Amino acid sequence: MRDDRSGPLQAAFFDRNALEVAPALLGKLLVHEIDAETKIVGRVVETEAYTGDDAAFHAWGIIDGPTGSVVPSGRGYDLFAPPGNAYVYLCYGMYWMLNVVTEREGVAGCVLIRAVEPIAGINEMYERRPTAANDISLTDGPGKLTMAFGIDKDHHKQSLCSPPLYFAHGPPPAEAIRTSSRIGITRAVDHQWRYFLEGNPWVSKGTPSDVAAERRRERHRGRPKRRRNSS
DNA sequence: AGTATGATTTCCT
DNA sequence: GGAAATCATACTA
Repeated sequence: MRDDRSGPLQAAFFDRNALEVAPALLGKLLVHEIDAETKIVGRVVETEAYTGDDAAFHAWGIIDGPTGSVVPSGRGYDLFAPPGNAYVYLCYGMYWMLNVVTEREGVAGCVLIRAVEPIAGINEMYERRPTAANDISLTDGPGKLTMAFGIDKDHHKQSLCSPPLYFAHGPPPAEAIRTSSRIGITRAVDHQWRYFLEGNPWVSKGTPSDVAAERRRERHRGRPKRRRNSS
């Protein structure tokens, strides 16, 4: 069976560990076919992996395995869905985050799409992001790219292996793949599970969480002890 | 240029 | 009640 490089990436691509899928997605194209005339395309330049062995994961604490029962509660339950499904959730009450579910159905895992480089439909992206000052700020962050692409709750649990929203093959990236700690989390900050294309201007500007945690410790060093639990 | 803060909703303890 | 996989704006220097 030949690999059709012109169509959407199929479920088999996502049917493995998030730590493999996350770097493999770099250089792939995120495509949203809004309607017959409108197609928004971006090149993936930054991803993060989230796995079952991960305290920062939304599925953390949900029982996983053939003998244990999976308790279907909370948003994390949707991370046990089939590979290639979308996991879209609201972050800080305002911004939609786009994730692709990885691993076979029944095993939780996902990859967060953190930044893309605009390839097509740039005018449509500006319409959806009126505050963007330039092409870079259009899609250089996970909340920014979902705004630019018009991705929200309606895409949650939908398949990303067929239109309207899907990934496609692209040219192999010329940039080197680099890793770091993930951004914006407070648990499992030492996992180097963020992947990005070195030097690409669309990579988000956030501080990796291990660096942020170190800076916090530095700032609080020598200060009087924080009073806690004064209910 | 770097740092701080408000917005706003869902989930968890 | 508080934190959360963020972003835009208003500060300070």
